[in-house]
Amino acid sequence: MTDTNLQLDNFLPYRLSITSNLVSDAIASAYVRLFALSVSEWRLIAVIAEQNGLTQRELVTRTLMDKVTVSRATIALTERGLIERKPNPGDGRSQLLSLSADGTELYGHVAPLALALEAQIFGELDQKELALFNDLLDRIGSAAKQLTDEKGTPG
Amino acid sequence: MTDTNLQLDNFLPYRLSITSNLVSDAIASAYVRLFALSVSEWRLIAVIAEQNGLTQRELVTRTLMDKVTVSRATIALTERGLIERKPNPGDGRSQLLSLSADGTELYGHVAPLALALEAQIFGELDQKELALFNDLLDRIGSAAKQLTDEKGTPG
DNA sequence: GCAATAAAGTATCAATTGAAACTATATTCC
DNA sequence: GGAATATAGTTTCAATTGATACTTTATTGC
Repeated sequence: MTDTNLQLDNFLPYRLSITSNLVSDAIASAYVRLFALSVSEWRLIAVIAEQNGLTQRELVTRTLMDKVTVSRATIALTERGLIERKPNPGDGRSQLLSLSADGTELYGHVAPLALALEAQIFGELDQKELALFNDLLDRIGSAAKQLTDEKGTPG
Repeated sequence: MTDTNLQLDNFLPYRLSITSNLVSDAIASAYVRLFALSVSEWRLIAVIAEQNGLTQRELVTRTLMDKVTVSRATIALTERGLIERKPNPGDGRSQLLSLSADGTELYGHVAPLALALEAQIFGELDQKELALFNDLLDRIGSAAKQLTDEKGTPG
């Protein structure tokens, strides 16, 4: 062991990534198994359920997903009849998305499950711990973003 | 908003995933830019630096990476002359991996950078917060794992 | 000791991902 | 109002990923 010893097990970015993957995998497999929804598809449904009439562009900014991912999930959900696309009177390039009757019904089923899954994973934390965890995620995310932006700056 | 309102922005698994990606991306791009190393490659180097003479199988269990990923990273690092593979006297199917002189030198450069990156991202948290964050990650990870294992059980 | 089975590592292939190119519509500027 | 540029969304393509099949060596049971 040198003085720059890294002790990979304790390297926090690494642990964060592993934990996040464990959580994502647990949730993704539940969505697929129970509702044949990918996580991207479910995210779109959840966002549209909160506010109807969004465009794909708005979904991209809200979910931080790639626009190709949003495009594909939108197409899949439309083909499956879970969302509807209506012309956007204000802009011919985009469409306004809303949940269909089926989509609304599905959302009614999936939303409680999503919350139940969250509860099973985070349920043993008490309120204070949850608040702190959220706060820490915020601060860590900001720092990481700043780092990326700095380094990305040309010159 | 319904009573099953999900408020995606506050859905913790989602926030965890976003934060983790921000951190991973910041670190991955730094490794690639400065040392032309993928994160998998860097992880192998870090683990081998901590203990020489491991087999790929042992690397798989320690890093939780897929064995295909480990195989590919091992081949790439060997071709680049950063690690060496010696016959395993105890088992002809596997080889013992160790850092080459070049690999050791590279590790000397990268390890401080890795720690500096971690410091830039997590540095504003104090000791108590770091300890708590680690503890929370542990507990969350265990709960998620348990959930996956339960559901994965046949029958 | 030799079949039958297991394990380490690699190769193959199909699915997922996102960058870049593309189409269609909007906006800007003269 | 028309050329030049920008933006919303889709398509294409190349890279990454991991499941599966495969090769080689170990182990097990007879």
